[in-house]
Amino acid sequence: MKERNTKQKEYVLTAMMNDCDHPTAEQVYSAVRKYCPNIGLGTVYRILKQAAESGKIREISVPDGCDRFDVTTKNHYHLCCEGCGKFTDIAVEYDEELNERAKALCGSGIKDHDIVFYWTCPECAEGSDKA
Amino acid sequence: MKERNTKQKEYVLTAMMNDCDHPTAEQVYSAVRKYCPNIGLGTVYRILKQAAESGKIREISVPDGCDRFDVTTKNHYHLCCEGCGKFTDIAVEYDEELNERAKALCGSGIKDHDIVFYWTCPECAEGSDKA
DNA sequence: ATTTGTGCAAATGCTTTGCACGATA
DNA sequence: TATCGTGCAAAGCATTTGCACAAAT
Repeated sequence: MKERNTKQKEYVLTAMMNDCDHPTAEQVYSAVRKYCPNIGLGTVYRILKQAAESGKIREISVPDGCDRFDVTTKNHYHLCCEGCGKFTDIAVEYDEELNERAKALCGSGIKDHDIVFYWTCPECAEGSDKA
Repeated sequence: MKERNTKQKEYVLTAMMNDCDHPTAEQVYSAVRKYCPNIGLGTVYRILKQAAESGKIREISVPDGCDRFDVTTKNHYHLCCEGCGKFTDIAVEYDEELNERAKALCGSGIKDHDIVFYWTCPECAEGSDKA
């Protein structure tokens, strides 16, 4: 089974690189349709899934919403608003030592970690003040 | 709107307390059915959702699988196998300083954080050796 | 020419919801 | 008795999949 290069794959991965804002499959689909109007949503899902499995991108699950995808250029952490669910990057530096602490407990199988910080974003904080 | 106490609610929350292994709604449903055979899956979802919103438990989303629920007794981190998706607690101590680092960047809205460590569990590591 | 990828639409699986009935306060 | 919660089944939504056809090697 050798993997083939198709324009659909190129479009989808390019869209991922340019739009760093944790898009959903549906958002990638919309973006790619500008250049490739006949692409199917199923194809977008297939390509994203495959890219996630090979480590090119990462799949992020969020409660009360559909999955999001993120280019894995470097290790970084995320910020999630408890009000609106908005998902963004946060510039807290990657802490390699956490992996060491985990390895000390669970062995060398440990590869990586993600951190999600929870907050109430300014817009939501304002909204709940008024309510 | 006052909230009522029902035996369904009691059974579901008791099951959550006793079974600390991040059950899915379906697993809670099975457990509760032993004591309350006529309970509906929809009811289990309603109770879990409600408890998650009031902060009694936490909802955890995992790629390639249904949501899981976790009693939030104390802050702790998780371990997720990239092979089988199994989700467990890990005893790495909670790092309050990470919240401070995040607050320095994004303000006092930061409340908390989760860490998920990724690994390949021993069973999966063995499996891929043979394959 | 062979084999993998795509588009489409139907299927799947988890979760939510509407409604009539039962339970709680 | 007045509401709220429940059970059931149907609906909803994101995601996956089967299949015939198109594209890549």
